[in-house]
Amino acid sequence: MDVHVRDLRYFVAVAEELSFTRAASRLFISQPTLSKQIRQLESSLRTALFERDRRSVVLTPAGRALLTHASAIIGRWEDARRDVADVVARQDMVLTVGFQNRIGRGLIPSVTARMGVELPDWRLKFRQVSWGDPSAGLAGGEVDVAVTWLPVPDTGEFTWKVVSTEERWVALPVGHALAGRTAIPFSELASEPFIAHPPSAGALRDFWLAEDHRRTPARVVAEAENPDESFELVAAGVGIVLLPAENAEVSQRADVVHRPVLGLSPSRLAVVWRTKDRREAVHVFAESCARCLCYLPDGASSVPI
Amino acid sequence: MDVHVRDLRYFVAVAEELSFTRAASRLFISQPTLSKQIRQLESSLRTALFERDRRSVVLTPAGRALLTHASAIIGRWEDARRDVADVVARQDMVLTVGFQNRIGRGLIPSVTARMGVELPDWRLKFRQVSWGDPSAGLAGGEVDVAVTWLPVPDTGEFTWKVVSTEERWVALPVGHALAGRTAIPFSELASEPFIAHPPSAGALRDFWLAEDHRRTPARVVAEAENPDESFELVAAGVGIVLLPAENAEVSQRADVVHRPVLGLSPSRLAVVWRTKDRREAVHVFAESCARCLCYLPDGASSVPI
DNA sequence: GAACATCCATAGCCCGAGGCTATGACAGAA
DNA sequence: TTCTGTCATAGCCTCGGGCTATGGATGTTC
Repeated sequence: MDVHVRDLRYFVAVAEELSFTRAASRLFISQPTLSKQIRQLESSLRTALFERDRRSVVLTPAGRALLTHASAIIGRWEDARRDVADVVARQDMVLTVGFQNRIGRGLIPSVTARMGVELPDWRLKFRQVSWGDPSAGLAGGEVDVAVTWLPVPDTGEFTWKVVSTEERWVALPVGHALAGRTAIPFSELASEPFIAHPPSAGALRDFWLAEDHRRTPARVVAEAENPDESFELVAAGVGIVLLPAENAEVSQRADVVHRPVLGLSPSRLAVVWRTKDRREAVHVFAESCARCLCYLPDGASSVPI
Repeated sequence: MDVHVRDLRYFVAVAEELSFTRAASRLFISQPTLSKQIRQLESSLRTALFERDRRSVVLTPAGRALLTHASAIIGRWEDARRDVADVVARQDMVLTVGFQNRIGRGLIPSVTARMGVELPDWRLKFRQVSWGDPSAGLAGGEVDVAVTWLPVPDTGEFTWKVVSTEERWVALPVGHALAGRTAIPFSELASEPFIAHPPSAGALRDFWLAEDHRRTPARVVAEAENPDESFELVAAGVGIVLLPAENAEVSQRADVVHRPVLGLSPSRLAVVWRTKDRREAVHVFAESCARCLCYLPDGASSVPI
């Protein structure tokens, strides 16, 4: 009878890719699952939506009729989510800040102080988001503003200001052959097994695998959703992982050592918000982040939260 | 993340009724189930949608923000279903006819003959629909046209032509005290246990319980989704059931007897379609049904399919 | 032409979501 | 007080939506 919006999203993905396999990997589900769901949608509508003749997948007339409605419904649902989140944030005067690693860098005390002066009725709420979401929770409306590492999806939907630029370091298990060195050229690390962000992280995953600095893709042995998971895997000797310099300093563990990596472009921490979100609080927050970094010299800013 | 359209429908129902209990009974689900689903929707949106303070239920601002989107999404999904069904029917040249009882009355041969002349490329498909759907499958787009007993929901969404007017009879188990009579005044039946349509049938259920001819509501001992279920229950002595005169004639069973009932308004069989559906095939079909009855005298029309 | 790769479908398994009944807590009416 | 009506909670069961493994059909390559 009624449909799950997820299934409409599946349908649109297949209609766009005209391939079950590609659509499935874009949606981060298995191909049989996608086939099953589309079949189920077809049987609930009592008609075929795609013509599959072994080598090609094309929309039927019925599929074409559904496509515009499906996209509209998905879009309307996303509008609904954001409207609801906005109403809540506005009346509660709460700005939800998404972050992936710890934030640190002296941002929090500085920004809260400034927000307290400019918008005394507003409060900040912090929510840790998974590495798997490249928009750090902005796309789904779970957060109003995010402090995250670039790149974020460059679709015009998001706007950002760089807050900090830091060299990339590496986390190694204590017993590792290179753990004794004071700094390590990336060329010596390239063939090591790596811990990666989930595939859904997209360009951000590639950045922390330093794919731009390789000839052949990195050897990924495990995936982690957050820093603690990845440190645990490093300590267990499963693989190694790159991380920003500041995080190396604040995340000290007895079983993991951090070393600078030579020859990599630096990483950039940014404050990000939805381009369409014109609320004053968002801009005050972003401005505060940017300003805070002007006042403090690089060395003095490493205050873990 | 994504939502099921069903849950939006639940939400709209509660928003309209401002009561979980009433909304649940309107939706034909239990109240705890409805409460659970609304709570889940609230938690996925991370905000309350209703303010429940023991005696009253009111929308929160977030709930108000969601309501318009939710209605739009539900409406759009229903449009999608109908558009898809239309595309399929148009290109397949198939008109799907919904029916609840057997149709009979000589309609089928007469109408197929006429359709064959006027629209030779079209074919008819018949689908039995549950008594639980007062629109006989028209609302959900499962059928294009329905042959069903009045009343149908009178919202302007549907248009109909009466095809046959028949007295109401009663089905009794062979051993019943009144089975020996040739005709039975309704007053003698009123206090008997009745088999009813499902509650979702609404006004149609009331009609076949003859609620208009009673002082106190009928004593309902069981519910049935179709004629066979109800005859089975009658034969088992569970209760009795009213039915149209023609059906009494064509549904002969050794363990059930049919008798005319005196003092009830007659029942009316109609051909029904969606008011907005302007397809020629629909009108040819409806016209054929109406005409067929003009040619045949009442007695001669009882040809079971 | 044979071997291989690619793509969609099927089968079988597992877990969680969504349904139910039974029951509890609380407010207003009798 | 007691009864009634309303929403919440708990416990249970079924089915839907996810996965892996595998099969069959069709191009592609050597």
